[in-house]
Amino acid sequence: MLRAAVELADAVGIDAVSMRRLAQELGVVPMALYKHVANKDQLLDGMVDVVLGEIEPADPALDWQVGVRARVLSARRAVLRHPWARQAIESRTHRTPAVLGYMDSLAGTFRRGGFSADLTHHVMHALGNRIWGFSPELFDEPPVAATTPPSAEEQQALAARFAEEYPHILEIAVAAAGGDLSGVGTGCDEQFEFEFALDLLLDGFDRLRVQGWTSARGVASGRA
Amino acid sequence: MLRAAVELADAVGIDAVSMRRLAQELGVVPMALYKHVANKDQLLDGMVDVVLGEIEPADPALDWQVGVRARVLSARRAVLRHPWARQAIESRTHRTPAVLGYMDSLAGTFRRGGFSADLTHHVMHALGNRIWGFSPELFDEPPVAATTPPSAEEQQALAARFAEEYPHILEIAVAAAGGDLSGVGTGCDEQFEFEFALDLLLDGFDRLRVQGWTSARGVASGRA
DNA sequence: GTTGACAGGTGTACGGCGTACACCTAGCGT
DNA sequence: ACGCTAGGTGTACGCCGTACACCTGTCAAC
Repeated sequence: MLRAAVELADAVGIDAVSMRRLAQELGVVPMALYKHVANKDQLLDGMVDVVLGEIEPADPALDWQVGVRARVLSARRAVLRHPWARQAIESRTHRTPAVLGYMDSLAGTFRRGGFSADLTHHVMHALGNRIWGFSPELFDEPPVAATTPPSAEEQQALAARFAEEYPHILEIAVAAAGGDLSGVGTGCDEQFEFEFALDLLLDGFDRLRVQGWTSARGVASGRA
Repeated sequence: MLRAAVELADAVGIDAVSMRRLAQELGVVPMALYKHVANKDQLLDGMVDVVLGEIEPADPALDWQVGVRARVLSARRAVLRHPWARQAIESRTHRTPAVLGYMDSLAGTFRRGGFSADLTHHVMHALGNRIWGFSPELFDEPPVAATTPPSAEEQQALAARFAEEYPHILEIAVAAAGGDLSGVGTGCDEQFEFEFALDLLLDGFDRLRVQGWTSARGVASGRA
């Protein structure tokens, strides 16, 4: 069913993907879809996960910089294969397992490359903007120790599972909270992250300017 | 009316802004709105322009880096003031005068700072992602010499008007086409732009890594 | 002072949307 | 033989954007 939805979106665009239209495509009555997804939002989440699943896995043998580059470009390729994906990803606020998994593995690449958890945190933010646009809250803390209602034991189990599944994200979150575990879940300082990435770019711009950088335009078809 | 729409969106979110709801808010029948905008898309365009209008004007006395930084942060503030604005901006593909004006003035700041038209082009792309997310086509060439139908004279007049209004954008477009004016309108090499910005970031990351960068977290409340 | 254009508000209607709710049916473990 | 359950059905409600025909007040030109 998700496959059908993705194909339909590829064919007619995301706006034309309605529960009714998708049902028709599947030769089924609209309400039948609700036996598989709770609502349309969940359908979109699923579709996004399909696209994210197309991102090639990390190659741990690669140097961190090459590895990250390859990973991000692979993500870009996946998104470009489905023109509707960018908009869909940006409209989602949920952190599905696919999103968390991708983030965690990317964070792992940085860590193995010698980045501190702290620095990893910030560069992930800076990169986040590049990978899926302007989604500050994307990195906000998942409910590892935030919500109160569920029983303390369930809570523990959930946290443990999270720690096992996404060790790097947890590590980063802890680092971001300054080692103060109780503060985990308060979210990031978005303004800091924004300026961090902005200044990184501006400094890069300046370096290119002083060295008289110019694109290879004109000779051959450009770009190496 | 645009003011009312913006206020409504601020109050109840962009999804709840419907022609009907907005009309009700204005004490008017839904169809009355269509005397002022052609359709809902145009309403959203107008709302985005209102937000863009809140961006503070450039201060030409500032150093380019300080100036760009101030401008981008001002844009961010405007967008943050209207939580719906990010999504709305990203969903628009039109280049309204407000967007073009902002881009042109930003490009001018780079040019005055000693950037070549070529480099300005690329850094604008790199920054574009930061300002309003992942909108590759935002910088695609406006129809300065692209569409065929309108009479050659009208065409000329339009191009002249564009050149006067947005000189820097034009300059950049020409530079991007490699001085070959006939090629203007073919759009940018998005893959190149993407990798350009990505590598700029990765290089910046590496520099921070080797110098053992760490956020000021822990002392005081962080961030200067 | 009449007239006619025009800006802008009105009312009705259509087709599409997401989805709540009640119902049906086939297959299967007991 | 029986009840559970996964999954498909049909109807209905209240939203949405907007096409189309109509009305009303204002004001310039005659």
